[in-house]
Amino acid sequence: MAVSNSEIAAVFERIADLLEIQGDNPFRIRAYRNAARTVQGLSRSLADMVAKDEALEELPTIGKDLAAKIREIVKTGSLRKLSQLESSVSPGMVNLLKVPGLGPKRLRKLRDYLNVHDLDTLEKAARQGRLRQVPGFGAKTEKNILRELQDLQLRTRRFLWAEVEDLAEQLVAYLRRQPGVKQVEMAGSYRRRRETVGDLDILVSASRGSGIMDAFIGFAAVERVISRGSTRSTVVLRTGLQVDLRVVPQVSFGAAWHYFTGSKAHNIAVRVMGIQRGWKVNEYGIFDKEGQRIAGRTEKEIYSLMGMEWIPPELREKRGELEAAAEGRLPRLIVEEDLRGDLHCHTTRSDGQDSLEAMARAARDLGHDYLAITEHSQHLRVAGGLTADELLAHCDAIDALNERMKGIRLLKGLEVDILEDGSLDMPDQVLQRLDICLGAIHSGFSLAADQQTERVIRAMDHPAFNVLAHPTARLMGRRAACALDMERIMDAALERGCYLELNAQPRRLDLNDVYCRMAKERGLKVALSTDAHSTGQLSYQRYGVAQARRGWLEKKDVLNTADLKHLLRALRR
DNA sequence: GCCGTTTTCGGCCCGACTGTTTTCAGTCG
Repeated sequence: MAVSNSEIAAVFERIADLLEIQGDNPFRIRAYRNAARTVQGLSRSLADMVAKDEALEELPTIGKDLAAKIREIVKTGSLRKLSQLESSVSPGMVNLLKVPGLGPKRLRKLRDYLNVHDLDTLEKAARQGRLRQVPGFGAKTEKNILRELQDLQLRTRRFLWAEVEDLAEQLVAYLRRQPGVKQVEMAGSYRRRRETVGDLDILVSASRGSGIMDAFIGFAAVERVISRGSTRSTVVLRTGLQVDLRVVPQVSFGAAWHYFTGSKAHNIAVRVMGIQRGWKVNEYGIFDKEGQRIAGRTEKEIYSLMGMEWIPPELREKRGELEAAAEGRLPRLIVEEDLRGDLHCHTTRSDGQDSLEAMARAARDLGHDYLAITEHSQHLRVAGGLTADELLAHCDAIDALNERMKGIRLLKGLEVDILEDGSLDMPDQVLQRLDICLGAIHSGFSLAADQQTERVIRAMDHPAFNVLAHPTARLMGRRAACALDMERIMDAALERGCYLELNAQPRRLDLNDVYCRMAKERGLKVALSTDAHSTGQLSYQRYGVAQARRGWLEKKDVLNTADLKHLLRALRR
């Protein structure tokens, strides 16, 4: 299959790493990193654009040279420039860049003085006390590096957003209770609602001498302190999660909140806009030529001075949000209240933990108008998949419950396995009885991309098929996404009147943000579903909504914002 | 390597903290 955008982005990142080790021009290195980010966030396939001979140079951060490199990668599957670089740098050096505190300059020094060229030689040199002999290094640096080497596995791990949610809320509540504290807010990728976070960024304004830093460092879950200053401190919690705290004056709070929310690329772009207007932008505000602060108290001030609407944090990835804000065409992002029901859940009849009735009541309590009951099919034996007869009996049970229960409509559904040949794991006449049919891949994850794509499209050919559940089948941190030609699948879904799911399970969040936007741009609606396996998980909609917002989705882009009547109509192909 | 409402050359975001220096380089976010 054609080279994916992610692969092209990885090539550029790799080149940037290697150039960095070589001590190349930092701006060239940044150009490669910027390009990698652009490529990663694109909602069209570059291979496709190359095939159609479109002008890649018109993409931001892609100039003549990088456009040629993209074409080379697409056409030959490799890049000569990368091969050349790989052969001139020891392969272990790139790993060394991941050690916190080690940048390209120190790295080169260690290589030149001690012949350090990978993690092993670094550790050996540090243990033997040889690092401290290198100019610019001392005993403390040596000790820190040894410690970082030990923690490397832990520190390079990213956490699921939902994994840190409780802790983040506790920490914010704890800080808000401290005397003299005026405002405490989460920033960083946590606030932007990225599906995973590498650390937490917290912003505080407090009166002078409030002792907020001591309080922060004294938080019960803190394991060690990395740095401690008067305005900024960094700690590591027992879970390995790093937390940064910044203290700023209230007049700067908006500027600081904006700055520490990021993303980095978004911030740099805003600063450049400031420079073009003759201002200086930093975390303390926007300053004119005389050094007078002309904005800073709120984020809205910052954006409005730049001639823009306030941009929701989920959009701040430098993927066109600044242009949209300047032109007043930011999307009106979906909110949880827009959802009218849930289209994917399980009960004890397959692998759920709660009964049909309990799930129905819980959904009604959440204000849902409808809930689709979608057990597994028999091919998925480990999850208690249903045979045809069992499904028919379950449909009867759902009908019966619908008779007696008011305030919510249960939809008869199924999460049917898409078998390796693209057929569905349930007889046609049984599928006909359903209100909604989700198809999902639960086996054969590693098929080649064109085979996998054909398999899915063949499944969608079935007239009963409505929604492709968790399309790539990824489990973050556990299983990679299936190789799929998502553009073809989306086009096929549109032609057939099918939909793709955004599965709200925190480890899935599948579709991801880029694919959500790709769907929106094609006019393909997304089904936002929890795949709840218990009553408590019905509230996972909030995770799905966050992902949808990152994908620029509005109410109209999501299938289950429709009322029951329109939903049922949309499910008739 | 990219980019242009000062510019097709000469810029490229900006500040905090640490550790090693003895006024600052390196790293990080």
